[in-house]
Amino acid sequence: MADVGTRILTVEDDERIRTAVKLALEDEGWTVDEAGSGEEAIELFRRCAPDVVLIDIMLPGIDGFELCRHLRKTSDVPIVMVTARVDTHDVVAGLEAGADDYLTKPFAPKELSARIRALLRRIRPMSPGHAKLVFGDLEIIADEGKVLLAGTELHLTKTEFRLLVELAQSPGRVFSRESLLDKVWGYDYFGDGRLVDVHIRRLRTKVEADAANPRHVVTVRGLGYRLQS
Amino acid sequence: MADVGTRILTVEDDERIRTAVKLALEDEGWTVDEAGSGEEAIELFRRCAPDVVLIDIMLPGIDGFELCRHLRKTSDVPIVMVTARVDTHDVVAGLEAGADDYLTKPFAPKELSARIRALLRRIRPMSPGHAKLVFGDLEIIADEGKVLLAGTELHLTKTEFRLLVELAQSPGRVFSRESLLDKVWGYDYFGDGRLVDVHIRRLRTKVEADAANPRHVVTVRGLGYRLQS
DNA sequence: TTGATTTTCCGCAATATTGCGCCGACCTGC
DNA sequence: GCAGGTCGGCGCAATATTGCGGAAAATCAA
Repeated sequence: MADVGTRILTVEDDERIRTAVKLALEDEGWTVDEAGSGEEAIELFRRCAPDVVLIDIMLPGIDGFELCRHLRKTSDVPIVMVTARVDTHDVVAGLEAGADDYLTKPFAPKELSARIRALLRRIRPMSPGHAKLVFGDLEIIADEGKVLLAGTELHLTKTEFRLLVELAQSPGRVFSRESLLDKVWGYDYFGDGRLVDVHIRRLRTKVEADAANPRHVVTVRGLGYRLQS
Repeated sequence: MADVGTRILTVEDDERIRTAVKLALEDEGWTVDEAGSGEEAIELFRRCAPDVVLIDIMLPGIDGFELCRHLRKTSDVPIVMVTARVDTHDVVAGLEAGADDYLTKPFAPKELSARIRALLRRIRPMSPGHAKLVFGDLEIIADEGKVLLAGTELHLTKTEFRLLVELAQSPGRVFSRESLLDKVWGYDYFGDGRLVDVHIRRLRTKVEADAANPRHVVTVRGLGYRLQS
């Protein structure tokens, strides 16, 4: 189970439904906390820091909309609203209050967990496509065009960056000069394979702590280059 | 007016529904592109880089599930599935295929747009509801279209504002001139990438305390521009 | 329509990056 | 050890990219 440790807080005053929901969610391997009122929910939210909150609209005391708005003031936690009311107006109001999803009872437990999974999938890697490639003390953040060596940012040129990213796409694999020319310079580029050497060298002076003894950008004599940790 | 420029691609073969959806979404101020089949959708997706994709499951050729999986291979774009089938199994299958939300027909247009807004709010920092974004001494108030530098309001032109907001959608990420032209000027705009430079420069004179040493709008030579604190 | 604002385009200058030749060092098989 | 091929370091000239000022064109409001 990938999301072991995922905590879900359910806020629902009908104990029968609450138990049914709890069982369904625990089937997914998630940990479930239960609150019977909005006040209790606020207290529990602070204490157990759940990854998802499930809110029923009909609650004693402060209602679901109010609770949702209250949580949104201090948190970006994914919120799913659950209710028996099917009026479109309520759905819109719930989403406007800050909920991420809205289900109407009766709902299938499978649908509930599928929707929660979809939310978690969207949240978990934080920013989408934040592919952070790590090779020992070398970090590559492709989206931001950044490369870090032991935490400090390096200044790479466009070609050096593309070369590094290309090598990093398949770590450990040996790339021939020709394939690197194709990938980095374009398949229609007409030039010498030795050009790759030059840029590998420049890349090494920046990426390697000791350029004379490369630990990341390694040459495989007769074949090409490869990137490793 | 924070999400000016938001593009939504709707994939639906029934022209009547497609038109109704288009009108409802345009009411929200969004730009709508239409595709009648999966193949057309893939082509249009590549060309116009929408912010949200709306997929009907019943399609001629490749079906909605397949289309969803295909898009997910290369993109994190928010996907909403729409269908007449109400079977829980289909909902789960759609969400498993990578969709973020799933609506069953008939649905209220208001609910559709509320759900899309919820999705946008989740993935884009600069959506209505997120009151403001702060980058050091630079504040962007999305809802009101205001930008403050060290507390004083700036007067940005429409293009400058859109450019700044686009950069702010993914703080830290490098945007190429081409992608900025697509997003700010429209994917069908025919013009030079140098145009972006000019507006970046004008933006800097306003947004930066010292335009010669930009701290927020940073150029990444060879790649594009990025926004940071 | 006029006038002001905004957007687009063009060319120049400063700077960073790239491509390439040359040479010496190194590796490998004999 | 030696010969042939491969690789790395250095520096220069060509090229590409970016910033900038200003002029033309388009847009908008009165």
